[in-house]
Amino acid sequence: MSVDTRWLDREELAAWVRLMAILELLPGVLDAQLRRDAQLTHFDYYVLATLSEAQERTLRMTALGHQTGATLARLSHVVQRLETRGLVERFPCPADKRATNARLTDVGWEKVRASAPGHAATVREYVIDALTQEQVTQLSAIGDAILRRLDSEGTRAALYQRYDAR
Amino acid sequence: MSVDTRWLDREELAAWVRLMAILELLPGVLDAQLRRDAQLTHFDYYVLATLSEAQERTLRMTALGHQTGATLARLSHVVQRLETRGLVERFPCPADKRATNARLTDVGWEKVRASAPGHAATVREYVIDALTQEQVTQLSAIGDAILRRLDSEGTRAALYQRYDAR
DNA sequence: ACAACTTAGTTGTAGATACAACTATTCCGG
DNA sequence: CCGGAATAGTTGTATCTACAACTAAGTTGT
Repeated sequence: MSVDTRWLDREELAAWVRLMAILELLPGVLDAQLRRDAQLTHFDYYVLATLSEAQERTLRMTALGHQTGATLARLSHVVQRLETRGLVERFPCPADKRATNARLTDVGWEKVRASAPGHAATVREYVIDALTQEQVTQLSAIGDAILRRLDSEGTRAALYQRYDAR
Repeated sequence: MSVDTRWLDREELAAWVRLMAILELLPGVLDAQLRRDAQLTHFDYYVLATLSEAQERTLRMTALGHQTGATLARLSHVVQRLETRGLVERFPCPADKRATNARLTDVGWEKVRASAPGHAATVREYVIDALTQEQVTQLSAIGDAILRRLDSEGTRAALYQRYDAR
């Protein structure tokens, strides 16, 4: 609680206001498209997509939580809803009786397959295609830098490297 | 609904995954700090801060909605809560009887004053200070490009220019 | 001058997330 | 090998947001 605050200068404020506006608007756009075309929230989709790329289309709840950036409580509610809809199934992990595995069902896999193109198109339309190739590279580096602060425990670091630009 | 989807290449995916992670994590961090230190959500704070910079600390609901990127319905609920807490007051616009003005009270102004330094410090800690000066400039340009797509009606364009980096 | 339309805002409700409290295992030091 | 701590996950509740329906006031064309 220092007396002299380092306020943002003009350049910094410009960047921050824009990032904040994106934070406010982009999730709504992604949600709206997926809700309309696939009856999924963006987070639902992300959970399903993450499972679809895992070994056996199965992950432990904790691992799924780390990869998607969600708390276990949130994930538990979401997976429960997805299970009710038959997109995912849960079963106790044999190796650790505390743990629960979540597996993508065939119906769930079909849902991901069907909704992926529309989602990719939306991401292109509103983000990637708005940028030059150089800006895409810059954004990647900027994202890395910010995430090192946000995700200081490095719980998700493995994920970024997996999608490393090289 | 074309048959051949243009998937994201390696570089694009790297940038997108990072942006998505920020979208997922940053709002929670901002909310948590303001909730803890000022009993405000980030959006509450943004509403109060926007009013604090307006003429007479007063704005019409519609104008406030545009500047903050919120729908009128959301804003109405939020302002109602802020009014209950005595931070904002509403009164009918004399010029247009359909309209409502929202004005920051003295208590609300004091709340903004008191919470601004902590918020600025958080923004610095997790975003601005993580970046080089060059990256701040790049982020500003990238944000501009994305917002031109997201905010195609340009309802908020005025705001960005106000915070233009020159 | 009046019917149809648009604009401004509120309110009710359902769905999603955060937070805290809780149960059930597993791990670990002495 | 046992008691305390840590880990894994679930569940209840309060809060916040989105969506749709609604009221009220202004605008416009004829």
